[in-house]
Amino acid sequence: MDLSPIIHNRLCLYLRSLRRLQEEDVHKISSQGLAERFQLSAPQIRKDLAQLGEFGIRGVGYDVDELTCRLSSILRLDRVHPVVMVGMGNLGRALARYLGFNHGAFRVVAGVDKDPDKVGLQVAGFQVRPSSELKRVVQEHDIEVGVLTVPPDAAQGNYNRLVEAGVSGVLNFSPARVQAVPEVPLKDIDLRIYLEQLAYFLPESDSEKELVSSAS
Amino acid sequence: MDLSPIIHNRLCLYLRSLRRLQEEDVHKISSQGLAERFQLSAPQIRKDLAQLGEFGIRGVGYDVDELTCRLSSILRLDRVHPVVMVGMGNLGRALARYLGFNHGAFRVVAGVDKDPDKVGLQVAGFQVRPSSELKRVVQEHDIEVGVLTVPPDAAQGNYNRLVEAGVSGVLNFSPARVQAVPEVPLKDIDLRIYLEQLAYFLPESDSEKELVSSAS
DNA sequence: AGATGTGAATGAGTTCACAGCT
DNA sequence: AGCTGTGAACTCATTCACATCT
Repeated sequence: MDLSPIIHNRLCLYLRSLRRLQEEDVHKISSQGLAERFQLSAPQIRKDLAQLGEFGIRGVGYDVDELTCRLSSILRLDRVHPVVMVGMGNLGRALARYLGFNHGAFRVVAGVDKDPDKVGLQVAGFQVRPSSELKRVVQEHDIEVGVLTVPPDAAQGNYNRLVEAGVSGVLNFSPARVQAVPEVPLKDIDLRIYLEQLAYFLPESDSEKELVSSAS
Repeated sequence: MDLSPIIHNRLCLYLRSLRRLQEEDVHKISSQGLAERFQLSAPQIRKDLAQLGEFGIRGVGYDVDELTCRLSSILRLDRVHPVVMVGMGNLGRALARYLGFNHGAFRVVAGVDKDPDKVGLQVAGFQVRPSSELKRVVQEHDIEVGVLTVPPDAAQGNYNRLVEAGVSGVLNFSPARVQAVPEVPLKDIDLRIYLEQLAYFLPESDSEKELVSSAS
């Protein structure tokens, strides 16, 4: 089975919604109910889910727990994936805390930094190790995912080192283009895009506003 | 003119590519050239750009500087948008630095925090102010955008305060659903989805791997 | 010649309506 | 009766091929 990114994304949304329902002790839900509750499209939910198998009960709806299980499994979110942060600056430290809370599917178990001043710092339950020990760290913890939060010019080198160390996937938060090998998928995240998206909905700029240098 | 999000997104990409070309002192580029250089689709570039006006010169291509200008203007990225960070924890501090570098279109000029220990800290060129002064801060700096990097339960309250203070748009990095008013668009960013997207490409989990608690 | 701008063809994704279970 | 699962209709997006302009 192969999920298009667009469907995959929706399934993640459904899963989150279902988990919210679990917390509220809701055990059965119809596509209609899900749609209204979380502003989704009922026919689309049915189509997406039907594509993966017959999870629903006609006349009743879906079993929240069962569907959560099945989706978790399909999305590979039913097991813990150990994560290492590469680069323990502010962003690295922030994400180490922030990303750990994905219903336990990811656990940031280690972090490395080149800067000796950062080595030894206690962050989100682990101690920062020197970059030189990356490979050992990955092997010690069976780490599957590396998260790059290093300066742009260090991104490629650290991607390579992560590949070498044996991770299966890399998330890159530094705004640098990194060349990836097919065996270790790389996902680039450019946080600037969100501001850019928002900018489009900002009011027309006054002529008195400051111009940006490069646009003149 | 109204841009679909999908096209808007591509235009942002084109703009970034063009800026790279500017740095390399390239002054003319064909849709073909852009496509090859940045792994885009040439007919799509032409279609997207043609929709906005006739920017190209037949037989030659596009003028890099002119196109950069036109796109910057269309995307409202030709003027400085002052930004305030709400919540100066690790994520707030990291983003204050990170988001400032959007070719100058956004400038993080202020930050507030509820915690008295954080007030007064020097971050990315400004001094953290107490949350109670949010409105004054927004007015002092003509701030257009607020970025929420507060704990989930504080998100809604701070969105409301940002609206009250007079910003035109809000970016929410906290994993909480916030109810927005139409006049002040809210963009939710859930960084967890990136890990989830990556998880799907990770190898089938071994049966010996630890299960996540909620998926049992 | 050579590259743009564009209508026409194709393909992907979404919605609809209803047949088929429970 | 009620809700799922699904083929058919529709809408939106992408690609193609070529007429058009420099």
